[in-house]
Amino acid sequence: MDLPAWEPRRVVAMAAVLPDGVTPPGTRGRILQAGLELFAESGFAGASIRQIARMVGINSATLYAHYPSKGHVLAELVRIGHEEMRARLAEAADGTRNDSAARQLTALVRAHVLVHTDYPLLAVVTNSELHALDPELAAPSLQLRDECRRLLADVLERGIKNGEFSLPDPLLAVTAIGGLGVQVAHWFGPALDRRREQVADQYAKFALRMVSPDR
Amino acid sequence: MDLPAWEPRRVVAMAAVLPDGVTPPGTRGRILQAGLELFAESGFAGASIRQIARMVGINSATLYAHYPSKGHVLAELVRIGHEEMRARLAEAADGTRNDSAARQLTALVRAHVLVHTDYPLLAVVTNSELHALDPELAAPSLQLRDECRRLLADVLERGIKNGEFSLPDPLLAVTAIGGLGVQVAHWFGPALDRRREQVADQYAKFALRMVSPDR
Amino acid sequence: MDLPAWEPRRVVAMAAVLPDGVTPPGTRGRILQAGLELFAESGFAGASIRQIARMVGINSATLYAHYPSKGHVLAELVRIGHEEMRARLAEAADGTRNDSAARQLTALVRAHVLVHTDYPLLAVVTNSELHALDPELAAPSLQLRDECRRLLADVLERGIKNGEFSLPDPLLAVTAIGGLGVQVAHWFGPALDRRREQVADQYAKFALRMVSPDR
Amino acid sequence: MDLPAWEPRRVVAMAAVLPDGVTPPGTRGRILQAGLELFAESGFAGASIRQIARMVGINSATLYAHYPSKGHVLAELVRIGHEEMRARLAEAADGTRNDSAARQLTALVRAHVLVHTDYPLLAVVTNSELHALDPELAAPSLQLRDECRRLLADVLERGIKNGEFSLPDPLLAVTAIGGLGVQVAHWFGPALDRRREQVADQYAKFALRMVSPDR
DNA sequence: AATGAATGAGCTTTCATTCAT
DNA sequence: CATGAATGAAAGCTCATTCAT
Repeated sequence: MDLPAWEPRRVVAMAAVLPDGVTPPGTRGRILQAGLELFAESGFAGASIRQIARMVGINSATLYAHYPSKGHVLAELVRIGHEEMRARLAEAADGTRNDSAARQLTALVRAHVLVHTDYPLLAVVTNSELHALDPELAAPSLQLRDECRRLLADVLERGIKNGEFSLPDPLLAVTAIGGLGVQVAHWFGPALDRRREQVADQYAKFALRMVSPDR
Repeated sequence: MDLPAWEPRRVVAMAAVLPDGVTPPGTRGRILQAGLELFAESGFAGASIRQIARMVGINSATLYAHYPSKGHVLAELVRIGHEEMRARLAEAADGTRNDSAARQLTALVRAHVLVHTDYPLLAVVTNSELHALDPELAAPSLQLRDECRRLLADVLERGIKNGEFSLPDPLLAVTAIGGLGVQVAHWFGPALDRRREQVADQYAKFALRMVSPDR
Repeated sequence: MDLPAWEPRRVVAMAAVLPDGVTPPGTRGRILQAGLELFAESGFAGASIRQIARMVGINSATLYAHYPSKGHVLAELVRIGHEEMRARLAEAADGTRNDSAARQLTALVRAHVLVHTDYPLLAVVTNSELHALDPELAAPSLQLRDECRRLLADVLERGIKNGEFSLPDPLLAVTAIGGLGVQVAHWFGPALDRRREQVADQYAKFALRMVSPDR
Repeated sequence: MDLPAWEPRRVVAMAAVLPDGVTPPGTRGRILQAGLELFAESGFAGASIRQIARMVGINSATLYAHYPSKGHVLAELVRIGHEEMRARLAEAADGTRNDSAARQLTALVRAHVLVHTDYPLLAVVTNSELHALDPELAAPSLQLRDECRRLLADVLERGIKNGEFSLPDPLLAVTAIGGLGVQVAHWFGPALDRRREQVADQYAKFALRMVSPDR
């Protein structure tokens, strides 16, 4: 098996893409995108307000006409990331409300993976930089994050109850399946030569196998 | 299912433990431990040489009598982390050289998980701060990391060849199984009320299910 | 004797009162009052244009539609303060032109004290922030200030000449008596439980005793 | 009477003199002197850490090896100023403990004036910049200040009780006499051509006249 | 091995001010 | 008359690192 060289970078993908409709117009939006790129690459502490401003092409003081602090830029990114995640997971769960737990889990994992392939930089920032936020700035995102975990926990619970799944310790399954997608954001990119659906489908199958009773 | 509250911290565990026999004696070792704790908590960029020195109880200039730069402290931690990882994985692979691929995979995943439960801070630093290292400081660790992935890839390849495993896209299995353990370092701690072996066993079962042919 | 607790604040009084008829109408006047309050409390350098604007309820850029610079706001306040002072002292001196030097000095000191009790914030700004003005902005006020000192010097001179006063070094009396009122602006306020006339009368008596020949 | 031109500067004197034995050795002391000069001239808010550093001839970062913040430099100056004041006043009061109240008041006012002629910059900073200090940094000085006022209040009380003084409202005498010296710091300097004792003697006589019964 | 003093570069943030709208 | 966006300069302070002792 050919293993591609390990990338010491935090994210392999390059494009600082934000979900449709959430990028504010004008300078404010360009600040957000520059923050996304730099926070993803270097972390919150490793990226400076001047770097962001330089990337946007403005004076660093101008940034403060749009965001009250560096932390607020991160907070908005983290919030957007969590909202996209929650929206996609909720839609996946909702669209399969009446299906088998297996189908619903598949939908959830696919959605989870796809949000990481579609917005890898955002996902990395969302997952890895929460610790840098002041508690009051982090609070809204923390709640969204709990809702996401709840969606996964619920489908597992349902599958266990109706016998589709076999899980002696469901909480560990939540952490394991939840962790699957997270890693995707780090390595997914054009170099790996897999389409997004390929990864999503494969990872959904992994998840399904993880929870299914041994034969 | 009761989901414990999500922790915005990077690591839930507290003790800055290093593998036996690798901590240098005296001040040099205490610097390493302080660096471990602070880099794990705040990241390389977010932790300062003065914080490290304060935690050790020395003047920040004294640090330079032991390490030529802040980066070298991180480099040593990252190297130790990778060496422990490689040693444990190699031992697991070696001890099951003549067993089935399933048994060998089980041993590998168990070892992988256990190195994350035993040294969570070290694992977080090892996995998340490589990007902050100068290339020449990172190089030795990058090679160790490739060896670790090779071990996992090899057992998967063997299982596929002899029919134990069924994997249309083995590379994705490497990323998925490899990612399983990584996440453990973030949440494993006394609060979650699972013993290290419980997690290791369960995760090994997950991995095995992931690669096993559907019924 | 009960000494009230010393106030580390620059002015004890709170109301940003300006003399009748000098406050410009509309926003311009509200800027002046906000400047008065903030310059009195924090000094010219310690108060920012944005604080003033916030207190007025306008954008900081709007301020420049009314005053060409921060310094001009201070200059107008300082000018108003000096003009009020000159007007009151001149009126006091004029109204007692034909009285004894003692009566005239009494009138002057009373007026001097009262202008400090009536406009304590203005007095503090007028006395303490002149140094922050550009020379050309300060010039008109400097002249008014000299006229005020002249009035005091003249009455002392007259009293010495006609034997009412006994002062080996009249210049020191000018500084001492002039300084009496200045301090009043800092501590006069409702907390000290003295009416304005009480203070004025008492200070005038002090001044008179200072200049009168020992028995 | 020739009135010298009014000086818009905060202090006429130039030499940044500190009392004997209180200037710390080396850079720390030179920082203190530069702070004294600049805070006296421009106020705390109007003087910058970089100006201080430039005057000392050091990098602005070096300042933080000696003082933890700009406020701490001011706090030390203010404390020194208050301690010198308290020491001189206490010595004056103590040395005349068994004399008449008149003699004791004379000694106090003389001491008060002399501390302002001897350390005019320090006196201005001490008196005018307390408001810029954080409460916890100001607290020690506030207590010293109260002790000073107490010394003056006590002698006035004694003089009133034994009939030497006649003061219907002694509190106003405290403010007036206390204010006498304060102003001296602003204008005392070589230009005014008065020796320190001349001013002290004259002001002491003024104070004595202020409190003595009219003939 | 350890220190205090020092530094140049850089940090986040605020400053007074300008300008097109 | 008022604004939001923008700016260069500067604010207080911290950074990793050096060096003489």
